Amino acid sequence: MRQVIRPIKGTRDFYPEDMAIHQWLEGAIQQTSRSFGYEAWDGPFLESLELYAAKSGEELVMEQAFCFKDRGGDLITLRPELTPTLARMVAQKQQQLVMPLRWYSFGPFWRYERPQRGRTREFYQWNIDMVDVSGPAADAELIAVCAAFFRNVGLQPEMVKIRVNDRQLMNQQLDALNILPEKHGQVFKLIDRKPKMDAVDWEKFVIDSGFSREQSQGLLGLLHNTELWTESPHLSEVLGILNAMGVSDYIVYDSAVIRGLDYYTGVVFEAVDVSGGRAILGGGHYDNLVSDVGGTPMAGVGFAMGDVMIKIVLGDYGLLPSPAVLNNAVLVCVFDEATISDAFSLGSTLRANGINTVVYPEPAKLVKQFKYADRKNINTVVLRGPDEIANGQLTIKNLGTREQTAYPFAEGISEIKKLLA
RNA sequence: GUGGCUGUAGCUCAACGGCAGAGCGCUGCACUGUGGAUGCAGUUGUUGUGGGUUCAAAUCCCAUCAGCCACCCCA
Repeated sequence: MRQVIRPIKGTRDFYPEDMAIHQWLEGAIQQTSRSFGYEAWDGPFLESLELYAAKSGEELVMEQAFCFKDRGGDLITLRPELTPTLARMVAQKQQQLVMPLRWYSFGPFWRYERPQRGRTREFYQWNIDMVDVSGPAADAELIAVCAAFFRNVGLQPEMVKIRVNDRQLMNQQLDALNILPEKHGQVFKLIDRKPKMDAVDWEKFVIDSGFSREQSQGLLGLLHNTELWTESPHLSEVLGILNAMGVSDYIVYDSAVIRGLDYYTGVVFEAVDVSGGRAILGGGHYDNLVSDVGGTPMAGVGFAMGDVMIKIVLGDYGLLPSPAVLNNAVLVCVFDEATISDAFSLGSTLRANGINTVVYPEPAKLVKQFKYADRKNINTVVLRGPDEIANGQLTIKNLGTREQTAYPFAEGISEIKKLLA
């Protein structure tokens, strides 16, 4: 094997067929976001380390951020997440922005993690937030956006579920178990870990962490209670609105959903692949978006979805579009040196008529040019060789049906337009 | 950061101390103005990299790099 300089670990090359899929995904994200009135925005890919030190967890900043000194000696970070940037940009214009904000973004992020399936060091993420709202309808809308996206890309409710919970509800329930508020964070971590342990080990783990057997049993009871949501008026209303929006097929109440992030304070949710996969996206309600970067506290709700896992899930369900990169184009064949300028002239004419046109770049055997069209998923071939030039004609061949017809030049142009319409 | 599995032709893999192979693909021809099918012919290698053991290493050992899997973490 030849020696080729390796790409950076954890990065991906986007060849045209990968890019076609990537752009298709981005299109679905844009369409879904806009259909709910969300506006596109973005921030810089480079931010100061300080911005993340203000809020994000220790591990994220200290171990997972790509961090380096610029030439002036300042600590710079390739953004590992978008929320601090959102907070910064909202705080900067807090008085001028029209609230509530509905903003979405799709762009690259970097985390220095060990790559594995569904996780790379450079990835794209869809972030979408509604800011300066705190009612159940806002929580419901963001969850409905997830469901609408799944519907748009063909993921059915049997394939993916959105698991929903409310941290406030859980806090109340933990209070009722006489678990002190300062211990709640620790309990949430225990709950997060439960799916990865068997029941006996988990109970031992809970007790070893300083909780009583009664509290451990109480926690188990909570985690198995699928009707716990009825105790929360807020969550009941969220689920009611989701029902009214016609997306409850996708929704499951699950008291084990907590989300690792400290800044979620209310409703939390995550979408999972039913056939045993990882989380596809996660989000929730937060109460103080901007106070850490110097603004006045502002509530909101949002979620983030990485491109890597969703592409895997879509691929597993056969829902990715076929990689027909140029399939909406025609190919103009080139016969010989004498007529090559006729071919390129025809190309210009076709483009002037709004037709994506590929002109073969040199004279070659037609066999070769037809094979090229096949492999490029081009279904229509236009021939203007010596015979057609002499007769003022165009020959159009449909590669799918093998049918071929010669038309007078102008009529041929409009025929091609019709074919691609 | 910790542990495990795997690196052989463009791709998928075989060979598991003794001549590095198959299928698919690709190129050409049958077919010099007509593609996918078919037939025939041809093509492909520092066995990831570096070292060690051995008469002999793709094969065994060590290191390293990369990919995958689990842990960790999931903003």
